[in-house]
Amino acid sequence: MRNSLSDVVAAALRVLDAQGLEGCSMRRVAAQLDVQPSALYHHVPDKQTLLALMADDIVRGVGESAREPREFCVELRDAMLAVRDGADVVATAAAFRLGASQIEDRLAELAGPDGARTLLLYTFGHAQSTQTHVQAAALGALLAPARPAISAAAPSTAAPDPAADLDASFGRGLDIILAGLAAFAPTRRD
Amino acid sequence: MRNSLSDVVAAALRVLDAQGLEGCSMRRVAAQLDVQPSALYHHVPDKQTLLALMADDIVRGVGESAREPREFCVELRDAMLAVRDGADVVATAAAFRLGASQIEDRLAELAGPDGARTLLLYTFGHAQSTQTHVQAAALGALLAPARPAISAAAPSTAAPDPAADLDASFGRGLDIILAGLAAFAPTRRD
DNA sequence: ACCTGAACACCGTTCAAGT
DNA sequence: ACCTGAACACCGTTCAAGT
Repeated sequence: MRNSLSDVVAAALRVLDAQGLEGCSMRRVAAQLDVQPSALYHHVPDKQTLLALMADDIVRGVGESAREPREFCVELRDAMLAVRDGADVVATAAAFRLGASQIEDRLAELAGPDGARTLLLYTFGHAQSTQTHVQAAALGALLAPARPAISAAAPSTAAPDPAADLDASFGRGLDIILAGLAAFAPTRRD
Repeated sequence: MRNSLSDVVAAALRVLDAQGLEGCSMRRVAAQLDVQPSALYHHVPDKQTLLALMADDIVRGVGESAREPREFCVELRDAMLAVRDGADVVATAAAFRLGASQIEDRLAELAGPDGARTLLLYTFGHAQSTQTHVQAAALGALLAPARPAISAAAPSTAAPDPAADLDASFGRGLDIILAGLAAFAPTRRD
């Protein structure tokens, strides 16, 4: 026995993290395993399926111990942000089975079906745009590597950590949706 | 003068609508214009830019007369759903300039910056998953073309129009977010 | 069961050259 | 300004054949 399905998925996730979604080709995954591209098709019917398995792996265990929707969404976001282009992979795979995914079912127990869908779409979308921006910033830093020594007059307010900004922005959107959910189904106080 | 930039964008949108995003290659757009693939690079630096221009075209004019966020989002969704894979194209292009897009600015006037971002991410995500499902359903209908004559016993409740379901689902999510926005910044009654 | 080798039908992009 | 022709470095997938 040379390679198993989970070897393939693990290799694909390594390639994804190293090269991004665009560079995550079947041929590169095969190379990562020191195997011909055609060998992958023994384990997986096509690339789309492989991407779905990678998405499952990325979100594995998310929200298993979460007791409220907010905690759940933050965990999900962290899991997606932990691997390069993870949000894209998860969101695309999830779109194919919205209404049938495990995470959606789990979140629905905390927030109801409509709440779960709304929170998930928001969380996916925000994570995707976060990763797009982080990526663009990294590229910009590469193209202009020197630190901006000139306009360093304004000391502390001038350098807003973009990651922290995005975290805060995510939290505020979450607050809005959760407030809306509370308005629709006010906390039971039996 | 043979072809202008807008000819290229228009041709690309025709190819998109006919073949979907996956089939919308530079080579096919060129063929649509009866031109060599390399000719496109006289009008556009790369495919990504062409996709951004297509996205601009798809959302052109959306929400210009909208007086409330709900109307705005419904209009935006309709515009994206009007062309095959339109939501994907718009969402991907928008992710690259979240915080700097025209639609976001316009919606921010109605719902504030956080509200606009939350509503947009939700609207993009829901439209994307809607189109994914419509597409999958169309494919399923192709693979099983005969009408289900056997289990036609239950007359009216059994056949829930999936498009109507998705419309309703979108509306409920919108209601949740708008209720949350109202809770955060209650309607001014001067 | 797992893999090789070779092939098929594609991609996006570049570049010199034409008009 | 707009386009051709040819090339480069890739893709995903299939399939017979090997072990």
